[in-house]
Amino acid sequence: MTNARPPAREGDPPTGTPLGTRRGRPAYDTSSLVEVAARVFNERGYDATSMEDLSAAAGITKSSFYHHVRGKEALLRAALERALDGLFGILDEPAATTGSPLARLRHIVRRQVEVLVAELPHVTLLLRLRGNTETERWALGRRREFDAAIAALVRDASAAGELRAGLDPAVDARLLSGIVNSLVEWYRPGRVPVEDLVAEVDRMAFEGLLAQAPATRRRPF
Amino acid sequence: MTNARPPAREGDPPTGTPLGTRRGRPAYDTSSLVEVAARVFNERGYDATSMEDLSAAAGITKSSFYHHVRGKEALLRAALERALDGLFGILDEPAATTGSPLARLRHIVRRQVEVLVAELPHVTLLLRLRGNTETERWALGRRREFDAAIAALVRDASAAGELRAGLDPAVDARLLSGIVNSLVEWYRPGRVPVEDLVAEVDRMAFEGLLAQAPATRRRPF
DNA sequence: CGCAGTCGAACGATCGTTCGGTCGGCTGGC
DNA sequence: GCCAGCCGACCGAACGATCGTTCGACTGCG
Repeated sequence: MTNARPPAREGDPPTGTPLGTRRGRPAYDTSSLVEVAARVFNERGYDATSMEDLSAAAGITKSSFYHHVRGKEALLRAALERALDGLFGILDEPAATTGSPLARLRHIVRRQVEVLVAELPHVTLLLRLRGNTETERWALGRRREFDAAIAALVRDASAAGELRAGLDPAVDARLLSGIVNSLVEWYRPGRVPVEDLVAEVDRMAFEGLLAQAPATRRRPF
Repeated sequence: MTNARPPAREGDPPTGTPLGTRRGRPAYDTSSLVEVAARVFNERGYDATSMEDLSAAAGITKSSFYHHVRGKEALLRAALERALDGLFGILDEPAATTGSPLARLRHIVRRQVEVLVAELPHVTLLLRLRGNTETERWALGRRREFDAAIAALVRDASAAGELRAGLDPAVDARLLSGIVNSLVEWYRPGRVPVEDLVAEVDRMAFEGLLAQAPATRRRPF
């Protein structure tokens, strides 16, 4: 567990600008611009997205855009923080820290699907990082911490005999994360209800696709 | 099923340059440069990779590099063709066109893992496309065709009662592809033998993680 | 000598970012 | 209630850097 904050530069405005008493024209707050940026980043890819693209998507010129945001990388960092806060928040939930390893794992997976859907653009950004800048490497490190927590849970559940004996729990953990994370590649809100999505992912991960009914269903969950 | 070739420009050299009788210093053939490019593309991301990066990885200067390759997009296209040829080759195999839908699906999934490992850099590139250029959109279209073939097979197997009754076969197909495709995010040759990887993916996808033994295993496969 | 291979230099384009200045709604003193 | 002036929002133009690509010249085998 390393820093919970990126290598923040001094003078950073608070990410959630309060703007209690504002002057001038109706303006954009920072968080809404982060949302716009995350969307465009995902469409074109971070490196292929120009500040001109972002400002145009926000409806203002490039120079006006710089009046609201520090720069391109700061937008990325804000979006990644939002994704990571959502994911790590799961690990602090009561159901993620009590009960059998399998029950905790199953809760985390299902909640992970919900957070992924709720923060779809931000998590998508997180899962596509390449580590070219310091900010990206920081976020990648945090993401590895999250994956390690899941891998440890899979290992514990496997050691407790709660999982089918497999060749390698580490591989199982990777595949499990792969199922959940692959949602960002196709899921879009509206088509499939979130609760159905959670049920499908849970079933795929823990019961598989085959038709034969298991002898005893552990619990309806 | 649309074109099997990208909107190739005239004068394209054959992708596998024979170079039977070569003159001058020991040189690079095109396919090895494509391999180098695919590797660097995956490390830094396509857009973040400069031609300087590629030529340096090949050990020559940028201008020398242009003596061997047409340009950046041509390198991408060649790598994507290699990935797509490998994947679509699976669909033509006898075991992919005969037998029950489930048997065919299972064969394709297992072979897909093998091709993904054999062509890891090229398939990785394919799975990270954003569709910014015409070449990328062409490759994305071809990839959608492949995914549609798998989705059709999942639907057939589900209709035949070979799969557990689920909420939505289309979602199952997405999740299935998600498991396989997520391999490019972590798998590196050497650690886990390919046959073990195939077995793990097969088990995860069709039987799930849970411990309770199914009443009857259909076949050892 | 021919020519494939290599290279340095430079092209126009676009990148992220900065700067100086305009506009207009809100505020404080009267 | 009024208005001068402040200041946040906005913009056009330009910065140096880097991008993908081209060109002409040099090099050393066959």
